[in-house]
Amino acid sequence: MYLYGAKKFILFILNMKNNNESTEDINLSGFRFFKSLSEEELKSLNFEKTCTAYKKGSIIYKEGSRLTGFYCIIRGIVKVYKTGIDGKEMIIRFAKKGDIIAYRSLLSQESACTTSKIIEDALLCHIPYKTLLNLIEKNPSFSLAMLRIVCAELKEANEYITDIAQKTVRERLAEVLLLLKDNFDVDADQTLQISLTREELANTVGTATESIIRLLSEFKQDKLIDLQGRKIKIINLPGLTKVANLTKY
Amino acid sequence: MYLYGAKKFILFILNMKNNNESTEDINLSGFRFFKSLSEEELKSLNFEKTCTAYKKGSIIYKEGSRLTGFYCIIRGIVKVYKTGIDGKEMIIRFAKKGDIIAYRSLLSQESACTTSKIIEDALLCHIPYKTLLNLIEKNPSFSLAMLRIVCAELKEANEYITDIAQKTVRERLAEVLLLLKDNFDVDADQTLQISLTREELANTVGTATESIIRLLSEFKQDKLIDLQGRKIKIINLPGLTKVANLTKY
DNA sequence: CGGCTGATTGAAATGCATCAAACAAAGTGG
DNA sequence: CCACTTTGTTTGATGCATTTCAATCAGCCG
Repeated sequence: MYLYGAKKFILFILNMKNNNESTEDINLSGFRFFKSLSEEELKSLNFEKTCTAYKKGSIIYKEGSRLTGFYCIIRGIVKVYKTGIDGKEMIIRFAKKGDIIAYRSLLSQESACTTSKIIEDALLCHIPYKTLLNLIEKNPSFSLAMLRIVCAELKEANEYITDIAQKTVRERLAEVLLLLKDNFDVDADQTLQISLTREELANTVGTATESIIRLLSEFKQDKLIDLQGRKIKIINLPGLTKVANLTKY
Repeated sequence: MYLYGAKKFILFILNMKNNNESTEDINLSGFRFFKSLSEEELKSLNFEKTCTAYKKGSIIYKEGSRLTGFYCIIRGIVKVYKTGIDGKEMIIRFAKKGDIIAYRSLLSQESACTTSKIIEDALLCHIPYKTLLNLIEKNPSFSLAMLRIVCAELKEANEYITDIAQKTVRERLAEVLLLLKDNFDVDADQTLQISLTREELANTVGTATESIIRLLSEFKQDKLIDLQGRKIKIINLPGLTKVANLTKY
């Protein structure tokens, strides 16, 4: 009994370490977000940043919390979501290697209006607000690049508003699967590598978990996808694209 | 017969003038978007801009068109919308005095992904892309202000995604009415001054025109609002707020 | 093993869209 | 100035997609 408690305690400590200790010395120069920076700017950026490894399930920041900087994702996947009516979450985006998160509320100098949670073990760099402001102040190319990133995200948000307002859940699910395929790795046989619970999928599409389950098995019956637990394999891309009823592409 | 035709022709010409000719010499220094500009920057901005009066119904730019600059609204109201499935429009935002439009696609250097149409006679200033780039290049405070504006819009978009995915049409209609009340003038007796067709309201809420009509008359029966044609008067603000089921405020 | 979370299926309830028809208002043309 | 077309509004009836509730089952972990 005593030993058991000790083991738990040690695991707890190890977990703390995994979650919070700075690890690996990452050089941010290779990341697209910082490509307009000078040698000198990169040097001080690399000095001012802090890298942290996070385990799946860890929360990076919560809705309502005050942010001290933004994060650049070195590896892993993060879900960013808002908490709506009676705690139901709405997933706004999935962020992966090279993406930055938390910058929106930071720039607006408001409390975070989303929560970010690790869904695949990740390494994140924290960059202080001051560093960001300094870059905007000194480097117009960086400002422009930053503006373009925010604009790109705004465009996607506007498109998603249109989709969610006008499309059926069926169409939206097909679309989300295609988006996941385009934005995350697929292995040789077109199996999506990102692993989401049905509930997470539902919270991305904006529907009930049961609806996702039913629609996924319909898609399977229609030979559009194959299912192995959480792994989804796209076996009829044109068919799925047709179901998604895309306006563009 | 001849005279009548001539009269029509003259009206046509007058209309053309109203739609397209530069009018009034506006000074942009009073507009919040430009408040971080120096005297000198303002002077050249005022020189490079072009002001144009538009009549209700005029289209400023269309989805897919190439933009040469962005617009600052001096007066009037503009609706910005995307065209979705089989031509159904989804209104993304209403822009009014002091707001800027078309900047998103411009900064991303893409074709416009929305259409903008005048819904209340307006005066707009066109500011060339080059002028914008120059300001971003030379004035970091302006860049930061611009970033904050885009971020604010992104925040609203994310909130709307959550709403539209999780709330009922009834709740969303109430919310939209409250938003219109907060963002546009109301006269002394709480009548919304902005005049929208039922269809436009439907395209804002993301639902069918008939649903809006039914819900509006339910709201009227419930003594939340009063209707006089297109004029909507809010007579029970707390009640309407409750129906909207807001998470914040 | 027992408890927990996630997945699945069924049945019932419902919110909303769609279709159809009638009406009102406003602009057009002779 | 009156008939006519068009556009916007309204109401009713019907159908369906989706939600909700309930129950069961599978997998996982301590």
